[in-house]
Amino acid sequence: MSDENMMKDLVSLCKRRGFVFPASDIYGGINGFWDYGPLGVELKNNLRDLWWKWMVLCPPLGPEGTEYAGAPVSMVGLDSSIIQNPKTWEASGHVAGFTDPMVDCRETKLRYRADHLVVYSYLDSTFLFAFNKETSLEDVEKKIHKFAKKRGSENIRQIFELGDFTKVIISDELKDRKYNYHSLDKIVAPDTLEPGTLTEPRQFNLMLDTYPGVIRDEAHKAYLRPETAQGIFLNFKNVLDSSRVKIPFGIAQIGKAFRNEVTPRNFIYRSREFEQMEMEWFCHPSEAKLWRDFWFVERQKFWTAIGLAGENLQMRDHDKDELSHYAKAGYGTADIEYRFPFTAPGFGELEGIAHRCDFDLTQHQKISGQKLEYFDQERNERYIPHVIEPAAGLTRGVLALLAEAYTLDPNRPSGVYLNFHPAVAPKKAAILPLTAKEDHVPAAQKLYMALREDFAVDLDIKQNIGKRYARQDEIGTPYCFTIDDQTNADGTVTARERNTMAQERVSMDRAGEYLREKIKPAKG
RNA sequence: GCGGGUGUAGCUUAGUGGUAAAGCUCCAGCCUUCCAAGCUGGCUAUGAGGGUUCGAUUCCCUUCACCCGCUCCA
Repeated sequence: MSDENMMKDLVSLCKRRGFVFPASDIYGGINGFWDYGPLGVELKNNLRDLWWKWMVLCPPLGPEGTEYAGAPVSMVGLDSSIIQNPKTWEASGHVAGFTDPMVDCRETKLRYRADHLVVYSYLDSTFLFAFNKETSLEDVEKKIHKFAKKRGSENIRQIFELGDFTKVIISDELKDRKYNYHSLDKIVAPDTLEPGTLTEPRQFNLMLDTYPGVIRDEAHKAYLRPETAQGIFLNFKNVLDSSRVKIPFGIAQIGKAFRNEVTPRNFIYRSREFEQMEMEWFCHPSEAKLWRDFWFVERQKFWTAIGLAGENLQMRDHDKDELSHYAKAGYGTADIEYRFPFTAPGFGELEGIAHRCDFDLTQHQKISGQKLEYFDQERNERYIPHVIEPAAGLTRGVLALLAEAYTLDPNRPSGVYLNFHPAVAPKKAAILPLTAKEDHVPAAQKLYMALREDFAVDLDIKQNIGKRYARQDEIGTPYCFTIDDQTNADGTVTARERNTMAQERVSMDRAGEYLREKIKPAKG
């Protein structure tokens, strides 16, 4: 099956079985938003809880061969507000950095950032020429001559730079002159010789905004957080003053984030509302490299342990030119990438491990005026710690788990099953009386009541056993316990394993123990 | 936002300017002592809004959503 078709099938399976629905489906949906159904929320919660366990409840032991080896690293959790004082986002660089006016070319279908374009013209010309700022003067002249030659009559005298695209198009300063907003039809786009192909510049603010309180004006504008990380930086001092942590330590947070994506795409991969699992690791600047490498390895272990093993998982260092504004100076960003069906044969980002340096704390200290330095008693040194940030997409993780689990099997009735690692499977087991007759049902109900105390389990009585196995295969339930005549005789049930369809007899009393053993994530 | 494509039941697909068809799912029942999602029955659809027409799911316009490309990121 092609990857595109596989993705289609996965999306419809998700809807059919209750993993993911289009948000506000009955109104025709809304671009970039998705709802998690009864099974989807179990899957997502499982991934969330496993991350929390790995990072906060049972964090890894410190790196081998260092003073931190042998003891668990220091980690605390946090749940900060989605809406923060808007100064937060000025300090973080999101207000400036996420506001990119864009211009489209109708002719070439290319898109440009308006602030990256500069406009040239020449004496007595009626035409203007937009170029990328990096374009050399030589290339500018070459193109303008080519344009003139094509037009025949144009006589070129003294080419000059008119200014930034945005200024030329919309500034009042130039409004009264012959170049103004209405000159768009006179502008020749960078990659064509045809004038008038550019659209008006459009402002894209990648943050969604809202207005808390009663007054709806600019002064009262606030933003829905575009990342959970800043909430951690805002609480750096609070955590330090309240929880007896000392550097190096981490603060972890899971929560929703919002981005007004230009183009939400690829199911839940890029949506406007999504969930992040982020941890900010605060350390001495001299140990940034050590911890960056440490977390990179630890995070790989996590994804591998819950089932994303093999060649669909890839580790990659960012090239210098794709680094975020905060990561340029440090040891860079490394990605854990997954081969999603829609990126194949390429990969898509699942988690980024970034060295954010002291960018965020420095910024917040500067803008807020609050001291965010740390006094290190052991070193007898005052400094702003450096930050290593493993930032994972929870909802992207859900998609990766779904894609990885999706397995075609023409030899079974369902034709497809979800090969979830038991640790993430939305249902750990189904309890099935072999028949709906009297002597099988009570035992099944008893087992169900016992198991549901500790596990997400299903009790399914209706219809024949083959149908029920097929249904459980399709939602990825790793085990089925079936009650038959022998159960009443010796207290055993059959345990049927999803992938192999093999069965073994297990004492009903041991069913819980059996499950607990099976659903542990692989050792890191 | 731009360009291209798609839109018929919960899902996957037929089909037609004149009563909209099927398989699976789901529900009710039957049959079932381990793969028999086998049997019977039932619910459910032309994305939304306009227009042309005696009559539109079909033709036209607008809009919305999804898919592919540009772009962006967790």
